[in-house]
Amino acid sequence: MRSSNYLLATLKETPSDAEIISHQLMMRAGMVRKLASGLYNWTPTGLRVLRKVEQVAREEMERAGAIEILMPMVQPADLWQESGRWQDYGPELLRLQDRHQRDFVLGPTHEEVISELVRKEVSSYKQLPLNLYQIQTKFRDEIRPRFGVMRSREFIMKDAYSFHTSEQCLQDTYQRMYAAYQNIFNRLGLEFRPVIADTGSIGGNASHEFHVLADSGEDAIAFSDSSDYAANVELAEAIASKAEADPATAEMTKVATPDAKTIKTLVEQFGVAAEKTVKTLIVHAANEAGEREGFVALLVRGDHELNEIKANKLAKVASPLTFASEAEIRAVIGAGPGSLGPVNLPIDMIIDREVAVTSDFAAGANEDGFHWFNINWGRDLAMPEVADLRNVKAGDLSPCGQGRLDIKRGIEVGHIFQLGTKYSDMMKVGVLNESGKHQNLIMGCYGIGVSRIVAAAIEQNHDEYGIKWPNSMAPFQVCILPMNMHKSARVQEVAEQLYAELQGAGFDVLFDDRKERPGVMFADIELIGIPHVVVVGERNLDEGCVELKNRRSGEKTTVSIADVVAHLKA
RNA sequence: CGGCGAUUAGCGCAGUUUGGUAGCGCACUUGGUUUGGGUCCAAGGGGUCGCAGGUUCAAAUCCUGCAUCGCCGACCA
Repeated sequence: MRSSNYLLATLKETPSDAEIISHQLMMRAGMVRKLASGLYNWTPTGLRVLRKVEQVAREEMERAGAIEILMPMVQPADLWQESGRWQDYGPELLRLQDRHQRDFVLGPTHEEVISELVRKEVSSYKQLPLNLYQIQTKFRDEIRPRFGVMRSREFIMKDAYSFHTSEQCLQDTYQRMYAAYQNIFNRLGLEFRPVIADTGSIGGNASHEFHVLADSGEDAIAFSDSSDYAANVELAEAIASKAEADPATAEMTKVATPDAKTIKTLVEQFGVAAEKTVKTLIVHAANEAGEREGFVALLVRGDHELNEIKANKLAKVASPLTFASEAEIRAVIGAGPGSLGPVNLPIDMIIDREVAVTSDFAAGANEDGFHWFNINWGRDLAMPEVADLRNVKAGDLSPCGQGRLDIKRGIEVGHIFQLGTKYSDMMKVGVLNESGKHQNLIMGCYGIGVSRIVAAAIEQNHDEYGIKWPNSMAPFQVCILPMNMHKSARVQEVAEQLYAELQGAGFDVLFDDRKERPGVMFADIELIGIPHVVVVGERNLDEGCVELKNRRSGEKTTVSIADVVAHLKA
């Protein structure tokens, strides 16, 4: 490609709404342009990178035995009604009608469509297992799109769906996909970690997310410092720091705390250690039929945070988790938030595992302006129901039994999931098995955020001059940069010769034939992040040489014109 | 969905307090200059000041409504 025939679209200035580095650099390097909130045009340089990512994903999927298909982005609503997600999905699902007022959705994912396809086309166990994938545009009407293509509304995803008649067969495919994902992210040169993810209400045996490690990541990941254990903080199990509480050392006393409405002021005004405080959160409760009725108290240590996902799964907690209003709290307990505690609490409570092993702790007295100090379970009140309620913290014991947890930020770029029979039961996806009986299929699904990977890779690969693409993702592998070509026939001749030679050798080459000053060209090419630059100038031509510059290492080497291709191939 | 803020040339911004018919830098065009790291000089083109109403002799500027975009929050005891 000659830059005179190309749309470089680089910018000197950073658009004001680009917050994170990948968004800034994608704008400046001329890769994307925003059309509307969460919607982006991919300009030539960006599209080239996107295609490289797709190609790696495609190759590894094929190698792992998956078969490519393409499903429509617009999907009939009746499929979503059949799966129940027409009701369950919420406003993220964009719904629309055609000219006949028939309901459709813009697909945020494709379980329904693939189920419909497979139930029509597959009728015998002999056709299984089957693993079908596509690389396609998805639409999720995000509450708040941000960070450029990192969290956009329209995005490109590689999604695969596998179908099995036995759990063992699903396990095999799942493991193959796990390995394929590792290959894909390794080939793309990303620093990533597979982490244990939610198996949740859908059931199944396993789910893993693949995270690219980056400070700008939206997810927090907990790692053991001495094993392979890694889990999203949303679901990392929090275990108590000790087997049982230390013995009580002081009498429980009621203290007037007129201004202490928060753990922070309690700590500051009364010198109580935050680890010796307990906070009481009131949420709507569920009755035995699962209906919303009354309230339940959740207790976590003052310096800990409630994990809403964990709390939401408790039978006694109404789903979705909703906090009681101050008025509701006053009506039920007779004291305001800030003065709540377990002593004389008129409603059921569930306490975190760590709270259960805390002794001599302070908590509200359920009376405005008073706290009890030195509360001890067993002595002062009976031990209530105990559960894992909190987010893990750096330094906690790892739930795997080895080492302690460290917390890092991650960008979720892949997610693999054992779906089980959720969709095949709802949508009646089945075959006749070996004994001639109908059987619903066991499913797995496997997603990769293709467009998000582009942004994630930049988060990990950039410097003050711009992007430093890994070879596998670069929009061009090599750039020919002629110095003042319009003044030197010799420079032009060599540049043209190298351009033809490198293209012949199978390289993606950008030939920067603009009549620009050298500094402008260097700056643009470094911003775009092309891994190899061939500088053709009068300076080296007398010796029959050109300069090779490596974008990632910064290393410069002078090589003879004849050796350029061999050098770049090495 | 709640709070805050923004909207003036392709991009980044000033001008709004105190109303008087729009400016700067970058980018773009032309000519010259320069040429191995974002040259310099000169001359140009480009804006119904987000939209709709209102006040006024006069509105980018004041008032009302709307739209779009962005940031923060949606764990607080």
